[in-house]
Amino acid sequence: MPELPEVETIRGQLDKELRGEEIVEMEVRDRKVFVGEEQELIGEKIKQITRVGKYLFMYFESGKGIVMHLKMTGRLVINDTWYETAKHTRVIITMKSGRKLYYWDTRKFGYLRVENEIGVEEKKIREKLGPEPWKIEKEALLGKFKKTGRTIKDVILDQRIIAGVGNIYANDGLWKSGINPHRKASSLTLTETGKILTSLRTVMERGLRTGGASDNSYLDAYGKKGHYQEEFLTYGKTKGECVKCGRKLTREKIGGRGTWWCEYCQR
DNA sequence: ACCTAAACCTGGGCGC
DNA sequence: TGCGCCCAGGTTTAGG
Repeated sequence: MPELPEVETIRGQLDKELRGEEIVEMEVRDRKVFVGEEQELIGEKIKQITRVGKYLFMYFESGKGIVMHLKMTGRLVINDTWYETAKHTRVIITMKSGRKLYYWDTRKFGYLRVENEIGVEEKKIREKLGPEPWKIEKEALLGKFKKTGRTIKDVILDQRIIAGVGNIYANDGLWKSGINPHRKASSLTLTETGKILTSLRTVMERGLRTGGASDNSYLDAYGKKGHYQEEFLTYGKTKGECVKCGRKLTREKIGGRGTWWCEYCQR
């Protein structure tokens, strides 16, 4: 699933490729994933693509824009003719240069939504979400941890507390920090909170450098796989062993999501 | 107010 | 081979 590193990879590619392009044609194949009137977008010029957490914002010169979320299986791919006839291609945006942007999504959880004032919409979403792991200090994070009775696994996946962390980086980050996912967030010390923060930054930076995790359906805007899945520390390793101590990893659902950890190394 | 669980979807993997 | 079941998990919403 696209988490912050995957979404940021796509953002950079879309921004580079589509900045300055003008939309000449819109094809919506599935209404569920497209909110708005697509004909309004003909003639719009793309100014920039920004990102907040896992949300993408396509800005037009007019002030309008599209807010996009890939959720579980969404892909934004440029110029790959395979998507012309692919079963799950939901939206096709054609540019004046002839380039095409395909929105493909098997499960249709994701969406593209037209906004009249995209800047206002981005601000609204930014205010709803917490800071990204690089934009918060351990003292402030600990303050948030103290206010809740939930497990740490649950809390770091909460976008209102920290934005951009999904299940892959949550599992790997907790392993790296040596913290047991069952711990109550409110029981953590300042030192432990600091460890979680630096671990999350480390695994997400690694995700960014490797182009994201493609163990699922994720592909970048060029249709290429990332490589973080080759370096998973715990995520999805149901029969795997701890990279550090060699003991078998434990698997259990926490907060309704798959969680893998080492009973010995994570206390 | 806080927390949990269901809902949204589809394809893939498994056991039989 | 094929059927039925479970699983994946980001975000919103309903309910306790």
